[in-house]
Amino acid sequence: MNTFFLTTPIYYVNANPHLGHAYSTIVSDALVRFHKMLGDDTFFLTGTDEHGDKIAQAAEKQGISPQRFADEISARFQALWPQLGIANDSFVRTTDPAHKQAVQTFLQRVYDAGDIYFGEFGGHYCYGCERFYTEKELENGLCPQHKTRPEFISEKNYFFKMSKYLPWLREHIESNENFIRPRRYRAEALAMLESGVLEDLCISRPKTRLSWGIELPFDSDYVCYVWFDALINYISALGWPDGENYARYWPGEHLVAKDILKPHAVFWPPMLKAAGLPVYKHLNVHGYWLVRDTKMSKTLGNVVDPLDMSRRFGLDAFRYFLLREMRFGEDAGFSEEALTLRINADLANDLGNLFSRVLAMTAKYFDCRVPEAAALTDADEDIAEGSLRALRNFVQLFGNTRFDVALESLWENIRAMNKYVDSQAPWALHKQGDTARLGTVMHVLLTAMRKAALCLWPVMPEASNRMLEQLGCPPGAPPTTTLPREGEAFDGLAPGTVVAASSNIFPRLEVKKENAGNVKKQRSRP
RNA sequence: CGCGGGGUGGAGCAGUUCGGUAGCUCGUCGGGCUCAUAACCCGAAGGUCGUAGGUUCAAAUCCUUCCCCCGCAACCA
Repeated sequence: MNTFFLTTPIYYVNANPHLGHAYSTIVSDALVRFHKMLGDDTFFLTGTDEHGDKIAQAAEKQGISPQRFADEISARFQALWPQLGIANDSFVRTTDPAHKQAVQTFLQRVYDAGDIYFGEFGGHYCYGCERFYTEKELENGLCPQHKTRPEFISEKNYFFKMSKYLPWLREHIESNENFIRPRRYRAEALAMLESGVLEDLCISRPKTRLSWGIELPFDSDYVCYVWFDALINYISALGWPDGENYARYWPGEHLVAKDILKPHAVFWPPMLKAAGLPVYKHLNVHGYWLVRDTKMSKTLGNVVDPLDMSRRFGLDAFRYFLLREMRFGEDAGFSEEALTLRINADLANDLGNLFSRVLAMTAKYFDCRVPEAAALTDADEDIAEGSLRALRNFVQLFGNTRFDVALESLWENIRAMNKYVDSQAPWALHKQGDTARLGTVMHVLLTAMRKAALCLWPVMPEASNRMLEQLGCPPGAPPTTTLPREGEAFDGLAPGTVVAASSNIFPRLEVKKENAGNVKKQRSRP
């Protein structure tokens, strides 16, 4: 049995969850559910990142301890996920004792191997930005942000010999086409490596400057740099070094947004290598949802609340939209108009209406029982073959993170079924009393509908189960069948199975009257 | 010359890796059907594929120039 271990980023608890967090997590959830339907042994991890300057400061502002602050925000993430249909197997927090222990074990191991050294680091430190600048970054010796003169601070710190592993990493990325995907981020990572500006990684912060972190096991005056701490969650949550889950599931794959490409593509593999662990299988990188062509930001007040969308438009429809509308890796625009359009066109008109009309006819002509099929005509074969082709394409594409195309492939068959209903005109066959032919048409339709509903389980678990239920079938998960099995033959619905008399799974949404009015007004003008 | 991505009918996108009839969804216009969620089906209009050159029998696709937009380079999915 194949194993499939997938992680989301662990979210930084300096703000409440928004659409972006929801997207990463929903896509991950869908991918894990998809692998369940391949028959894989899966493990799905998400969590929160809770150390660092920003947290300590935010906590201080509110007059509470960093731990309490982190507890509160982390709890909000944990509360959100079930409401978005997320079925994670574990939730890791970087303040978990087990995680801290794992980080220290990891650090000690790398230290013992001789890949961590103590060195002096001098740089231009801007207090406004809370960071060091290199000579090149300064403008006339001033901080480009604050236009103030930074102070030259010299500080002793611990460094990870990352540069030692960069040639290996470059080789690894070059020879593994899908190690980082989609391709554009692979190119970006290679560009970072080729630019030659990457040096050893400073992995400590003196406690005099920052205390909210994990203490270095070999020097209690320092805490661990947040990224070195955070990345280790991916294995600490599996119980590394001795945990059963670690042995069972690692190496797995990660899914992140483009802003944290560098730590995952450049820092993490050398860290694993230095600790003597296998590197992850894939890094899957996605883009941003833009609102009116700009990035969501608190200051602009255009942050989209995923829970609000889910409540107003329906969880399944929302999940479908996120996977269908965005080409994985690229940026995409988010708007309620686009969401409404997708729901009405794809879910209500195409899929929902198909279920509605076919089930109504099965009820009317066959008393809600799946009829027998006689010999298939060319038109029937087209639907049957199209159904299997769509399913196989779906499996191929979805597993390769091409979610939009995978769904489009499914919809090709769904649209073909609507055309088929029209071309076969079951109502006419009924009038003619051609029961054998009528039964065949309905049988073909119901069988293809079941295949489509099964494919949709990873994306829309609830709706998929309802569709399957209406077709008199067991729900998609825990898998009663697998997608590879379903791709083998056009079957799965036994004649005589009782199906629902009607269906209204995706109701059409009212389009705002204002828009309709405007369109008319414009049209009436010469 | 910091790096990367993008500029395709009214809107949103695919197609560019390995050149060969410009495709999809939405919208618009006309028609059909009546099983269905005023849904579905058929047809039509609408694009010199950012710009200017080049290679080629043939370029959205390859090469070069320029213009515009976005992201990264700093712990915001």
